[in-house]
Amino acid sequence: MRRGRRMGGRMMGPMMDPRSKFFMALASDQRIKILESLKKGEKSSAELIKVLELDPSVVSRHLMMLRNIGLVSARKEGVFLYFELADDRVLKVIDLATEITKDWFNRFQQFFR
Amino acid sequence: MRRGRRMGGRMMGPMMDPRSKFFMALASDQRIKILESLKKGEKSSAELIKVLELDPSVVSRHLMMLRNIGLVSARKEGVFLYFELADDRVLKVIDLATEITKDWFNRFQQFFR
DNA sequence: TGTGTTATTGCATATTTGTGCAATAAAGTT
DNA sequence: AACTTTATTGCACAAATATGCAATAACACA
Repeated sequence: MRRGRRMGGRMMGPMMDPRSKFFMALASDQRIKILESLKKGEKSSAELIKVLELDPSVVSRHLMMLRNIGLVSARKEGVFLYFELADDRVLKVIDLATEITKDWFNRFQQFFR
Repeated sequence: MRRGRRMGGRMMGPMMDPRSKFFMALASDQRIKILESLKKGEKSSAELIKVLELDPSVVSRHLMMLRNIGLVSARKEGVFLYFELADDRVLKVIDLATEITKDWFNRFQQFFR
C-alpha cells in the first residue's frame, strides 16, 4: 500500500523500527561527543556544556534523549546532575563505526560532494 | 565559540564527524530494510521496491545514499540494476543494535512517549 | 524570605530529510 | 524511428531535528 499524496518527512511513532531510533540517537556529532566523553567516566552537566560549546538547554536536550533510550544514566546531587554511560555496548557500536568510516577517507571525494 | 543567534537544523558538511553520517544512513526503517534484504544476497531494484512499497524514485535515492557511503554496490545489466552489500561489517553493527534495542521493549512506556 | 545557581520546558526559526509526481535519460524491442 | 521499461533528477512540500533565548522549576544558602 502506497502512502498518501504528500507524506513528506520521516514517519516517527511507535511503529518505527526501534533500531532506526537507536541509530538516530547516534547520528549526531554532539551526542557522539557526549558518549565519548562519558567513556572516561562520570561527567557533570557543566563539563559536558564545556565540551560541546552549546547552550545549556541544548545539551540538556541531547542528554535527555540519550537518557530516554537508556544509553546514559543520571545521578542527582543537590542541583547538580552527573551523567554516565548506562550501556557499554554502545561503545562497541561506535568503535565499529570508527573502523568502517576510516575507509571513507581513502575515497572521500565522492562522499563529501 | 558559540554559534550565531539562529542556527537551527543539523550542521551538515565536510566538517561533520563521518560516524554521524554513517549512523544517519542507518537511521531509517527503509534503509535498514534494504540492508537486511541484501543480507540474503543480491537483489534487483524491482524486488527492493516491492519490499519497501515506496515510489521507485524514493527507493533509488535510498540506494544511492547507501552506495555513496560504500555500504552497497551496484551491478548494471542492460537497463536493470542489481544491488549487494559492499561491506559486511554493517551487519555486525545492525546485530548489535538489535540486541541493545531488545531491552527497550521491557521498559517501552518511557520510550514511546 | 530573598537571592543565586542549575536544569528543563515553551517557543520561534533555520536546516535537513523523506516522499511523490513529473520529466528526463538510458537501454532494449519491434 | 517509435515505443516500452527502468533509473535518476528536478521540484514542491510535509515532517522532523537542532538550536538559542526566555521563562520556569528545583534546590541550596544566607
